[in-house]
Amino acid sequence: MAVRGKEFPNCAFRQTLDVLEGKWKFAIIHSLLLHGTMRFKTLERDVAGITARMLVKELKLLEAHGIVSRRAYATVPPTVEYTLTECGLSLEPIIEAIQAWGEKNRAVISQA
Amino acid sequence: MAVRGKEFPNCAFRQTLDVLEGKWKFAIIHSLLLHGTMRFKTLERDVAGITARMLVKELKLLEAHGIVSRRAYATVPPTVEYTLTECGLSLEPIIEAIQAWGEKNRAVISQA
DNA sequence: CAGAATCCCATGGGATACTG
DNA sequence: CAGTATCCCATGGGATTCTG
Repeated sequence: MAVRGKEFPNCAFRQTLDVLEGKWKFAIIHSLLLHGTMRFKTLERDVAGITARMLVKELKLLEAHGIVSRRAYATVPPTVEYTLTECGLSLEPIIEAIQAWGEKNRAVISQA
Repeated sequence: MAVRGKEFPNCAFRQTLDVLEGKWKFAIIHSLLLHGTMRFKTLERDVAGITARMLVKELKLLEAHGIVSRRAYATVPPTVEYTLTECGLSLEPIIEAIQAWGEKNRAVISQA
């Protein structure tokens, strides 16, 4: 939906949703906010339910948007670490708000 | 992904994401927060790009989750109004946070 | 371990036409 | 106006296998 940016040039809200779009990005960012720098496998384990394939894809998108940064080490076996950029860290208020709402409304949403 | 609630019973964060999941829910709630009670057609016009079909579907889900309430009047042509419930209104901090982030990072995300 | 490569299915979601 | 009903396609996303 990169097109949308052209259709509605100044809608910062919708553009943000495009960056965070999809099933996993909030969860990935949430995990990185909690744990700081993380290896690929650690992330995969922490983001419950995600597959390696999707994690790769989502991380690439987040990296392209400047939300996370990737650093690879030439070890055997390979080590790759992911970290939130400054821009990514600035998403914390959003994640916090979601977390807070979830805790207050646990009863409400659990029945759904 | 209603199943996830069973797999990870106490993950309020992920449950919240399930409620807000999909391409349109944030935008719909955003619009309702700005304008208060809205008619179907008004919502359709305000949520840029959405089709009536999707708007119906998303509103039903939001209603099922207790986020919005629907009131129909027996007029000709019919009038149907949608309003955020108290629970829905309590999502405002999340929407605000997204909006705020979007405005601060307009430059960053516009290039993507 | 960190992916890339395939395969494949479900469904999200658009377009269009119709109705009370 | 506020939907419902079809049709149909794109792609999101899971499972599995392979490699440096």
